[in-house]
Amino acid sequence: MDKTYSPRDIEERVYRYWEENGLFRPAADGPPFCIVIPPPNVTGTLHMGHAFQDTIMDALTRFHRMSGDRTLWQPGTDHAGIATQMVVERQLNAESRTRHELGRERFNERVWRWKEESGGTIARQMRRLGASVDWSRDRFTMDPGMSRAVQEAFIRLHADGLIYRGKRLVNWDPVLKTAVSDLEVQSEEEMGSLWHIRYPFADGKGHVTVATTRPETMLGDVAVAFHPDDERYSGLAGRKLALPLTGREIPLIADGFVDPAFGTGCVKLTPAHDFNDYEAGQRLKLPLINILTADARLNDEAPTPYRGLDRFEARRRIVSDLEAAGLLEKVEPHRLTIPRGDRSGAVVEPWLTDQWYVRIAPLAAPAIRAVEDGRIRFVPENWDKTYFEWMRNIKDWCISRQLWWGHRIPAWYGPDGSIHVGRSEAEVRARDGIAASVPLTQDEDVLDTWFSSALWPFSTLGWPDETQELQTFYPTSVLVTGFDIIFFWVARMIMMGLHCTGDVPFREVYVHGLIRDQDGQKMSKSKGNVIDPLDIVDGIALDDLVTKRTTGLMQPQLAPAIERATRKQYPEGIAAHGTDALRFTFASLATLSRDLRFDLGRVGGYRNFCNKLWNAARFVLMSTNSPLAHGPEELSAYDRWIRSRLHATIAAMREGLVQYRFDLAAQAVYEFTWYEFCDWYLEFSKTILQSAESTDAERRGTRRTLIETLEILLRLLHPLMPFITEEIWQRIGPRAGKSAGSIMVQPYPEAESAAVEPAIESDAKWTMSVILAMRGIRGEFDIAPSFQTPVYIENASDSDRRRFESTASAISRLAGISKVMWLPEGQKAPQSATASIGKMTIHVPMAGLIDVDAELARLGRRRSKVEQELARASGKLGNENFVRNAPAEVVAQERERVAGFKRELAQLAEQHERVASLR
RNA sequence: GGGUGCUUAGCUCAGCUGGUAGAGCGUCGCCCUUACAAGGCGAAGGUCGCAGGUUCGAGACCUGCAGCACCCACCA
Repeated sequence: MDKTYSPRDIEERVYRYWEENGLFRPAADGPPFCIVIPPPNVTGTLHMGHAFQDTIMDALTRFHRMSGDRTLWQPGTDHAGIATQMVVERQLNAESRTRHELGRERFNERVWRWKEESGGTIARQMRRLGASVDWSRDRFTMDPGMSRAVQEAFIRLHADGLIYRGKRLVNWDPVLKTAVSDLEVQSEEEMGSLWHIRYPFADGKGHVTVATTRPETMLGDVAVAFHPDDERYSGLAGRKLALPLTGREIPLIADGFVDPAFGTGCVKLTPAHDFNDYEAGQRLKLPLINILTADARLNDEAPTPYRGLDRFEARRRIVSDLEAAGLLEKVEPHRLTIPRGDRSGAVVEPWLTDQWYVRIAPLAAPAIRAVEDGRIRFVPENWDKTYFEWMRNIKDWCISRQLWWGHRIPAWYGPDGSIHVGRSEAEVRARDGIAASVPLTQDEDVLDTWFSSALWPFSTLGWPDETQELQTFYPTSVLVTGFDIIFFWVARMIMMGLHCTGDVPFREVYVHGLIRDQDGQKMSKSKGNVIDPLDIVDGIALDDLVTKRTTGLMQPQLAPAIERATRKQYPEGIAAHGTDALRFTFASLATLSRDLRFDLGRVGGYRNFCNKLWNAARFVLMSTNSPLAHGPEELSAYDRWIRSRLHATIAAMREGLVQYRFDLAAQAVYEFTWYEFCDWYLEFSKTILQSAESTDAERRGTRRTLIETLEILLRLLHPLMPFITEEIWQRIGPRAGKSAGSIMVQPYPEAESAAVEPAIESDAKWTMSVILAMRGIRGEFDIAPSFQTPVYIENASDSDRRRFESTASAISRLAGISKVMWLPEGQKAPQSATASIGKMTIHVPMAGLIDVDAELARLGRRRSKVEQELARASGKLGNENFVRNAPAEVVAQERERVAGFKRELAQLAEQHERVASLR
């Protein structure tokens, strides 16, 4: 093995080996385990969120595959309707063309071409992360099979009366010129104005004043309303107002929905441009006057001077015209929530159009039940509250989009306006008896991307056909996703899954947090804080990173600030850390928290961890290199100790994986590897392997333990760090008697409770505390590591002696002891620095070594610490209630502690006196 | 207006059904000791947001308050 761990030399080669050997396909015949990937945008690139999520899914997949389950991680990508269409339109704009010049067919060809060009990127990136997805089953939401599933689902839902077409107000994005669903509207508080406008009575006598945030929509007003109990307006109901700028007469009405406390207590009603007013208008049977075009300009319903004006320009003109006419009473600053399209950022208009809807209540009810009765479990549990909250107030889902890129809606219209839903024009003609002479036109619209995403867990497995895969892997085992798409995706999959297949799409939903930057900020291009996960893997020079962050900005003026911040934060660029270190970081980050701060420093720490493991493996290989004749083996206390610790770690690791506590799993295995295996066991093993006194049987026992422990550890770590474990295992596995092959398909370690030996562990703990005490003294007095010191031991019990003698060579070596002298009772040691382990006291003679003042200071520090502990513990015991009520073992333990503290205080006092006398 | 989280060492976070406050990074000493300087050894650092309550015992449970974050919602 190379002296230095170098991930770049390992990772791509190892992945190729796995893929070429078909190791990602479901193979074992245990119980099925399946995860479907949340499909990323086909033309997108991998970001930190993906990398995090993929790490978790891959860890679960590898864990289950090694456990012998029939394991499938189903990959695929999403056509991402609006997002992808926008990208290609932007490309066209750069060529000074529009999609309308190309026409629908050629535009879609162009999108497909773009998909072919850029579609492989994310798959390549996933390979670099080590994702063990079954690439042979790769799916794309617009594949023929997927499209068939979408069409079939639409037709069935329609047949079941759960899809309908309706004309009503929708959220209209006037930039993208399409309807969007409620979820795609982001409402943000912004500063605006409240205009107070006078509406004169038609008879010219007086006026009422209306307060509005949207003066331009007054052109579509059909009434003004006040609350029936509002005395300011009593008796005015039924009178006519002359709508300013139009002269149109509208009624003044009284209605309970008005809040008299807001504004003037008078509200204008514009049913065609406001959701509230629409509802009121329906109830009061008021007419609808639409004054806007698809791109939010004023249409011909508006008086001539305003026609064709953009809505915001129209607002300015109308306000100034009102002012000129003396009808503008005042303008107040006002905070209000502005709805914007999440893709375009444009202010969304409520606009009257024909759209397709999913009747959602009948789908929501069983979906709520599935979570209530535990057929689907959220992890962490409390996300179900969020789910219920939304599902119980859910509204019909607008699924049609006025786009070109997506699944065309399978509906045809006859000249009489009749609607025919079916698989093809031929089918609907035949079914509905439409003569060839009657022209049919297919609906121009496409479906919301999330409609196809909602079918993903079963469409990828072959639905509507009853395929082998569907039977085996559906319902899938677990969905791994972020909480940001619980409504968009998770809820809709549950509803569609239950309706289309009769069963839940997955049994568990693991909801992870969102990766943010080190300051807790969301990572985004415009903030300039994005890190490409592969730049952490491979490293990137500062200039390249700056270029990456500052090109293609929507707001180029941000570039200098981004450059400055980047240069400040990464003066050296980003070093290469390797995939395994990044993955381990993600695992350790996967707490139950909602916001996960990504700190590059941690990746460095885990790269060091990889290096540690690498070097430990080198040591094990070197130590077991030379041939040793076969023969009996004898396990030392250390061998049994590390084995005991290993099996406790296996249990903790498995527990972490099963509970989705990847952070705890990572921590357990990290601590075992570094602190127990490397820091202690490898050092212990040297005392056996390198001591002339060891027998061959002991050497064989230790060598076996070294190999076996490392081999099991590699398997244990493999789900989190697949590359380095494979690379090392290829060398260690055979030595442990494993036949060749990949670590990927070796069994996952199981904890054997018999291997855990508390007595051995407590012996080892004693040994280590002796060594630690010695090191403490040596560290305190700067005793050179090369200097071996004699020690005197006072008050040793039989068990102390037994323990000491059985580990003497290790203690001597690791604590730097040249000679041990057991003091008979009553005999005092020379002046020395001391440390106590239980009743026993270790003396390190001070002659020439130890500074008197420093030792006194050290004793003083220790004394105050012990005094504090003693005060607390004896306070407890002084409390009768504690003694009476606490469990006996807790009380006994407390008594023992008090005795220990008292003993130590006495030892410290004595020691203090003796050292002080040296002055 | 409803809802959900969060507040523990300088920073980022663990702390399971209440029983001696932990880790990583950072900081400070001493060491190139043949697995590893991407390392070893040692050390410093916390009235667990605040105030009550339950309990023999609270970082954990209950109530209130404060601060922060997020989600949902039609107040013109």
